[in-house]
Amino acid sequence: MAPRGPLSTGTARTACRRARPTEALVSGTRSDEGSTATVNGRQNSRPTLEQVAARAGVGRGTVSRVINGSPRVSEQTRAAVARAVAELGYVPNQAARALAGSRTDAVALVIPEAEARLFAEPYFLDLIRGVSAELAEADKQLLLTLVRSEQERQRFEQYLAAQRVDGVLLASVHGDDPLPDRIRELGIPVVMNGRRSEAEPVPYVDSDNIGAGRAAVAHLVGRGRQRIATVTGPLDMYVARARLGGYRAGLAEAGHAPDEGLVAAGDFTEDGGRAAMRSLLERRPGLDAVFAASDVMAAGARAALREAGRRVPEDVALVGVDDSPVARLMDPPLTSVRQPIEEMGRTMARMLLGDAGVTPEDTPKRVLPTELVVRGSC
Amino acid sequence: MAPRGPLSTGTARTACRRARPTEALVSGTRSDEGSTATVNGRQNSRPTLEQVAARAGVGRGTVSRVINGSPRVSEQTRAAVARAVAELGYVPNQAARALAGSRTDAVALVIPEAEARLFAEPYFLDLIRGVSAELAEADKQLLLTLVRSEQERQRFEQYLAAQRVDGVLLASVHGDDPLPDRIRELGIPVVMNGRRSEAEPVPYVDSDNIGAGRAAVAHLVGRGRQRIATVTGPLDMYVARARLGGYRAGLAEAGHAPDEGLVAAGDFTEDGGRAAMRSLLERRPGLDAVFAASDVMAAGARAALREAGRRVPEDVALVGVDDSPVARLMDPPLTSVRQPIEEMGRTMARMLLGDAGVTPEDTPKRVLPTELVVRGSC
DNA sequence: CAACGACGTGGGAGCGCTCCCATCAGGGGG
DNA sequence: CCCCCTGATGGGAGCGCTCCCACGTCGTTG
Repeated sequence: MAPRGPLSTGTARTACRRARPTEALVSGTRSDEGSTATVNGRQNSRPTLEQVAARAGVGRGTVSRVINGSPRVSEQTRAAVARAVAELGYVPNQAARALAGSRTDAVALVIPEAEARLFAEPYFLDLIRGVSAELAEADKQLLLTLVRSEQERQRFEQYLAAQRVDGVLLASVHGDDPLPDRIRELGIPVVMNGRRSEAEPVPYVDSDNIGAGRAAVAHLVGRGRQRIATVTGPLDMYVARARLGGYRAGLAEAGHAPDEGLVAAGDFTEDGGRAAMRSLLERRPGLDAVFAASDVMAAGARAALREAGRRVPEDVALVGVDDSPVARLMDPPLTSVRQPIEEMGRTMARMLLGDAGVTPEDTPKRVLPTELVVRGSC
Repeated sequence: MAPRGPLSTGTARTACRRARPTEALVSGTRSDEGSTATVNGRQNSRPTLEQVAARAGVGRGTVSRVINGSPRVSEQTRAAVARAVAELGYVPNQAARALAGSRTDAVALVIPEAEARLFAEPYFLDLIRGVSAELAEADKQLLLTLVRSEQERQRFEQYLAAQRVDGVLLASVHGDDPLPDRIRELGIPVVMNGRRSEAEPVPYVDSDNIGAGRAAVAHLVGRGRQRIATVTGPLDMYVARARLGGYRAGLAEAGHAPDEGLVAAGDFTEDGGRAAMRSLLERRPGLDAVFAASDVMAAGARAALREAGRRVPEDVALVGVDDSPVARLMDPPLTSVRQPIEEMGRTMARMLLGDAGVTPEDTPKRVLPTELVVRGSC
């Protein structure tokens, strides 16, 4: 199958193309004689490298070198070119650069649509913010790709093949997702947000989810809680397993005996949190604290607690993860483990851009610390 | 001044470029002899139009026509080309297309960073979702640009000049923003989300903010509320003025006398909402309902009401705007006016792509309806 | 039955860059 | 005093595509 879009764009094209300025004036005449540049009223019809070269009295190669910051240009020449560039308002044509240099100065950020709904909403916005900031500094473009179906996912692979991006950032990858490996096979640098398993072969940036669980439990233990339950995320995601692992580690370190009855699986949704909480209350009515693996689930849990007549924090203490706006707005405000989301985004971008040698042998990983934000819920 | 990026990228470049597959094998040999294509192990080194043409036994032009869905190709030839495309796994090189066709198949979505923080957080994600969905259908790429400073804004204008995008979507534009006009001057199609004033000269998609205010007030009046106050957004934004206008219209229609003491200015933040609410309570202690121009401000107002000992909804009824997750999580859940955010995004994209003739003369506008979502807060 | 559109088709001419080789000055060593 | 090396520079050769003109081939007309 050929890609769908291109095949169907055809006919209407001509009508849509931005008309060249010259066409309007010289209509009928082919506009490719000598000096299209200096001719009549400036504006529009962007100057080319060649024109800059002519104006500066140098060759194309030299202008290119200046534009690209090559050191092998005399200071004097550089200045002359810079002036010409300024005078003409020259901006290099990106398409031409990409074609000639096989490099696009663009990076794709891929977000599975389904996740975007589940996750504490601001998560991706924060991530985007971090990525965007770092890319902007490096003068790279951010191509955002929301993937909402298998079909779109395949189309995305087409884009990769079409060499539209220099690298890919992958958010929220599930344990069985082959995409990261596929991208690497295409020879395109990748960095993921989070990982698929403990031993992730693809470069990634993650937050210390184990530490998050541990910190939450330690805090609850410190407040004298004895029967600490947890609402987990979907256990096919490493992030959920890690937080659960942290919870268990925290309990062990505090000398609490493990009790699987205190563990209920959620799915990162409010409803999931509510359901899990109900089941926990049924199984272990005596629980006095809950670590929810996300703020949204904590909100659901909170609702379930309220409907069961339990007070927060008097009867049951509650801790979430994400430190999202929801946490602040809850009543009482929710204690939560903050992840440095924006910083993760920045780090991902930096890894992608900077660590040039991102090859299969050395897999850069980075795990950023989390931080407990204490509020009224415990 | 020459653009910063290009001028400073120089030296490091070579190291970062993706190595061509051949280099690894034939290292030392120039890799540009005749048939790079059919040579050794397939994979990588994407096939070109020319190779597809050869394989299908037709000319380049014909393949191009097939790829672009031109009707002037015989069914038989089309099939032959399609087969060759499939066999070779051909994907057109985007850079080449852009260069030759001066058309990029990419659209920029510009979001002022400052706003991204203020607005009910999910707003932009929803917007992005809509835009993304529609663009994906048209096989266009979404270039997300968060603009966080004057400098970045200028850099963005450079990108426009570099012809990186076929069109621009602008979110959350303030009343005095010259950017939309600037972009039009560059001859690039633009569609804004929201408008800068009642008579907006640039194409836009907005939601019915006046209707939103009116609906909220009508609902409160219907519930028997007599002294209905409002917390507005920043009045330099049309959206805030429109909602205020709707509030006034609603009161007038219900035969209530206007009372400026019942109007307090917020700024779309929680703190702003809280402060405004406090001032309202001070000025008009007898108020029995509040229309907050955003859910986040409603949350702030709710806090202020609680600290003043007023119950919601018994003493004071509360209505917000956005129908964000916050609304659902509040206690009691907040009645709110929903805007079709995702639909706005879709509409914007459609306008940009479809309405080819977006010229100064005909300014397409679209105002989408809002909808009151009744919950416990009134 | 010749002339003439219409339809398919091939392929030249760029699009505006980057690469890289050839070239040209100078300057120091043999 | 000549040669070779280094640093700067010019410009040819593409990158892979779209446009568009020119060229058959038929099926129709007068």
